Amino acid sequence: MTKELPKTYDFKSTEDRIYAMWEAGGYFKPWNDPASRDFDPNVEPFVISIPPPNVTGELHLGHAMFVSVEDLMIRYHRMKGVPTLWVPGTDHAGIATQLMVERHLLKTEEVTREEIGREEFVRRTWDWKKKYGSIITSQIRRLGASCDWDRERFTLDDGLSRAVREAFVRLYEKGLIYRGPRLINWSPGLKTAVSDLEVEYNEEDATLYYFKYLIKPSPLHPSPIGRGDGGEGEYIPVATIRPETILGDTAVAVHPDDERYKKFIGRKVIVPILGREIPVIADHYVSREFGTGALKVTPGHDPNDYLIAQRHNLRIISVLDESAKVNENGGKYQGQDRFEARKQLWADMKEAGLVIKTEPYRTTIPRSQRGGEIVEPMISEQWFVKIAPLAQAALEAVKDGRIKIVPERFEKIYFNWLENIKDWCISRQLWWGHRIPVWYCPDGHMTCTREDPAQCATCGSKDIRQDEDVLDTWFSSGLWPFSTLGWPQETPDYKYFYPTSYMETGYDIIFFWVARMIMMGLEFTGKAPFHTVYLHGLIRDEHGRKMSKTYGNVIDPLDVMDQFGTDALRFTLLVGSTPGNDMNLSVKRVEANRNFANKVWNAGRFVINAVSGVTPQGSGTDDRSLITDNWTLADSWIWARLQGLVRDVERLFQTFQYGEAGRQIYEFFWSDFADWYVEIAKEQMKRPETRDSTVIALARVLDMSLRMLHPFTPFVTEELWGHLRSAILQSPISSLAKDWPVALIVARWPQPRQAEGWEAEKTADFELIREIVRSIRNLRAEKNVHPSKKIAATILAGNKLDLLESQKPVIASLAGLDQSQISILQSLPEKPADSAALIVGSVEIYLPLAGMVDLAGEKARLEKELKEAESHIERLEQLLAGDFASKAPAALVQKEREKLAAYKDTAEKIKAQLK
RNA sequence: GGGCGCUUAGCUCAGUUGGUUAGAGCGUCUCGCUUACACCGAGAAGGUCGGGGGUUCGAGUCCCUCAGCGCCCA
Repeated sequence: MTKELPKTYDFKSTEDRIYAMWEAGGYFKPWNDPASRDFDPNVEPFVISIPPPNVTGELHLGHAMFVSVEDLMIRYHRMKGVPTLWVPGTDHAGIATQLMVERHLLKTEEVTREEIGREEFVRRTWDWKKKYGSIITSQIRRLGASCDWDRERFTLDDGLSRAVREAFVRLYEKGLIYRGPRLINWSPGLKTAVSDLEVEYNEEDATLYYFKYLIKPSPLHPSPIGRGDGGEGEYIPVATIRPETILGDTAVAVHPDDERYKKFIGRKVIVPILGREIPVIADHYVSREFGTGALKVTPGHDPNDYLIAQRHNLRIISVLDESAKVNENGGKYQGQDRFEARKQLWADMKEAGLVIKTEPYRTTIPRSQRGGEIVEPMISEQWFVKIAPLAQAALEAVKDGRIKIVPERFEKIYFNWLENIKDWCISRQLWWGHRIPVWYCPDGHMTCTREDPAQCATCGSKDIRQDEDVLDTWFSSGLWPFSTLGWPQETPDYKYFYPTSYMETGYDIIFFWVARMIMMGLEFTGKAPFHTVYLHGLIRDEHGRKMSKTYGNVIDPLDVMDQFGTDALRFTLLVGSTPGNDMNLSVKRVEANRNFANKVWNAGRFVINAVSGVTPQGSGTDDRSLITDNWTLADSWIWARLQGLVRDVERLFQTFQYGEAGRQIYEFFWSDFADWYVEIAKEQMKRPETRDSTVIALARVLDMSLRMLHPFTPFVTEELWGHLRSAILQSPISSLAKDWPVALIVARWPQPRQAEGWEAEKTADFELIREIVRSIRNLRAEKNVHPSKKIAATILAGNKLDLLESQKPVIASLAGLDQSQISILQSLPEKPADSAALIVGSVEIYLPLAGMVDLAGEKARLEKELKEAESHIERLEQLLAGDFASKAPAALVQKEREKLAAYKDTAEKIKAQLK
C-alpha cells in the first residue's frame, strides 16, 4: 500500500523538493545536446531565450507572467519529445543598477561615484551583482521555470561582451555607426542621454507664456517710437511653454502666408534681455492657429525647431549644461536651474514690458521613463546607429512571414514603428555597461577594433584614450538570442539551437527589444532570430488599475505563492489571460485556482487509493482489462470526452490559445471527471465484474489529465503522478505504467487520435442518464427531500428500456434512489398515483413522494415545463418552415428536426400528465 | 492628428473558420459533515452580449456607424 497522502495538497512541502528533483534529474537540459556523443543534428529543437530580467531586480508579476507562459511552451514541447532548450540569464540594466549602487554607496559610505572614481565604482557594482544577482534567478526557479541553468548567461559576462564588441565593430566598419552632435533627449538627473523610447509623454497642466518679440528698427522701417521703453514699438507676439529657452532662440518663424506677420519676414527681432538679433523666417511648419501664430525657434532645445534650423541654416545655441542649469550662453542667468531661470527671466521681461499674458495650458510633457524627471532636448555629442537599413530588413522579415507575431495586430504596430524609425542613440553617460570600443588620439583619430588597441590606427600615436561612454543596455539585449548561444563564435550550441523558436515577452517592449533583436539578428547572423513572437499583456489590479507602489495596489507574486502555491498563481496567469490583452488579477482568482489544485490532488488521491486496492486475484493482472470490451457506459463516455479534450487542447496549443486550453482541461477535470465519473466509479468498483476495469479507467484518465495539466501546474501534477505511478507499478495492473518514465516532466504528451465512430451514441446515452439524475436531484431539492433519504421510483423508459435497465445502479446511486424500489418499465397503462412526475425527453419518471406532493403545485410545475417545451416547438417549427431548411447544412437541419421531435414527445407526455 | 484594443451575469473575465436554450470563477440564496476533497458536494437565482444600422436561413462572433473607457504612435 502507498503511504497515506495528506487530505490537502501541501505545496509548501512539495515545490522545492520537486524542483530539486527535476534539476538533479537533468530534465531541464535538451535530450539532444550538441555536447553529447550521440547528438543528432537533424532533429529540430525547440528553443526560447528568456527575456533577461534586471540582474539586481526582484520578482514582479511581469516576470511571473513570462515565466509561466514560457515554461508552459517549454514543457509542452519537451513532453512532445522535441529537444527543448530554454536559455536563462540576466541583464546588467545599466541605469537601474548604477542608480541602485550609487544610492547604496551614498547611504552606507556617504560617497558619490565621482568621489571613488570609475574603476572603483565598477568594481563595487560587480560586488553588488555577485551579492544580489542570484535573487531574481532563485525567484524564477520558484515559479517552476525549467530552464537549462548550466547555460545561464549575463549580458556583461565575457562571452556576451565579446558579442557586443563584435557587433559594434561590424556596424562601425560598415558605416552604420556614427558619432556626432545631435539633438537628443537628456536626463539632467541621471546626466546621460536616453533614447527616444525611454521618454514618455504625458498630458499635464502647464502655463503658456505670451510675450513680445520686438522688431529691430531698420533704415527702411524706422521704429515709430523710440526704443525698448515699454514695448510700444512693433513686435511679434509669441507664446511658449518654456520661457527659459528664449535664451537659445535663433529665429522667429511665421507662416509664409500669414497676413499678420508677412511684412516682418526677413527682418530682425531682438531676443529679450540678451539683446541678440535674430531673423524672422517663413516656414510652413508654423501653425497659424496655435498660440499667436508665430513661433520662437530654439534649435538647441526643441526637436521641431532643430529641423527648422536645418532647413534655414540657423545657428544652434545650447543654453543648458548637463545638469540643466543655464550655461555661459545664458548671460546673467548662467548657473540657474532651468526652472529658476524661467521664473527670473519672466520677471525681468515683465519689468521690461515685454510680457503680454500667461494662461493655463494643457500640453504633453516629456518625462524620463526612469525617475520621471522632465527630459530636456539638448545638443550633445553621442553615438548613433544608422537604423534605416536594419529597419528595412526587419520589416521584410515580418512582411514575408519569416517571423509571425501573435496576436497579429501587433504586426501593424511593428510596421508603423519601423517605417518611421529614427537613428538610435546608443551611448549613455554611465559607468556600468559595455564601454564603447573606440579610442581617440590627440589628433582626434578614432580607432575601433575587436581587441583593445595599443596605438592609433591612423597615426600610430600611443597616446590614446577610450571613449568614456557605455552602450545602451538594449544594445546588448538586442544580441541576446544568439550571443547567449556563443555568437560570434560558431559554437555547437549556436549551430544547433540558433535560430531560436519563439520569442515570448510583453507587448510593452516590442520596440525596445523585439524589433531590435530582429534587426540585429538579421544583420549579424543573416537569420531571423526566432520564427514566432508571442506577446502577452500587462497585469493590472483587480479593477484594471495599473499597479503602483504609491497607489498601494501592488500584488507581490512571492506573497501570492506563499499563500496559495506556485501552481495556483501560474494557472491564474495562464488561464486568465489572452494573448496581447492586459489582465486584471485578483487574489480571489488565485485562491479559486488553489482550490483547483486541491481538487486535482484529492481526485488523484482517490484514484491512487483505488489502484492500491486492486487485489491480485482480479482479472487485472494481464492486459485483457485494458481492452474496451467490458467498458460501462460511463467508461465509454469519459474516454470519449477525454479524447475530445486531447484533440481540442492540441488545436488550442497550436493556435496559441493556452488560456482556453487550460479552461477546458479544468472544466473536464472538475465537472466531468471528478463530479461524475469518479462518483460513478465508486459504484462500479463495488461490483467485481467492473472493479478492475474501473480502476484502470480512473488511472488512465487521471494520468492523461495530469499530463495535459502539467505545463500549467507542474508541481502538483508531478507530485501526484509520481504517487500514481508507483501505486500502479506496485499493483497487479502494473503493466499500465510499464512505459512511463520516472518523472511526469518528461512523460509523453497525449497524442490526439481520430474519433472511432461510437462516441456520439455513447455520449448521447450518457447525457440522457445525466439529465435523468439531474432532474431527480432538482425535484428532490425543490421538495426538500433530505439528501440521505433514499426514495423509490417508477421509470417508464419507452425505447430506452435496455439503456436505463443497465444504468439502474448509476441512476440509483447518483440520484439517491433505493435500488430495490426502482421499477423500470417500457410503459404503464395508468400513471402511478400520488407521485411527482418528471419528463426527460421521452422518459417518464414517477417519484412516489407520499404526502409531499401537493397537486396544485405539481400542476403548476408541469405547466411551466410544458410551456417551455411548447415555446421550443414553436421556435423550431418556425425555423424549419423558413429558408433554414433549404439553405443550412443538411446535418444541422436534421439535428434541429430531431430536437423538434423530442420536444413534441416531451410535450405530449406532459399533457398526458396534466389530464 | 493617426492607429489599436476593450465594452458579455452584482464583480473579474472566457467565448478564433457565424450554427443547440451565451459560459466560468468569485459573490448571493436553499440544502447537506454521503468512507477523495467543506480549499467540498447537490440545487437555484442572475445576461435585450454598450447604442443604432447592415450582410445572412442564422450574428456575442462579419461590415458600417455612434458613444464611453484604455493604450500606442506623432
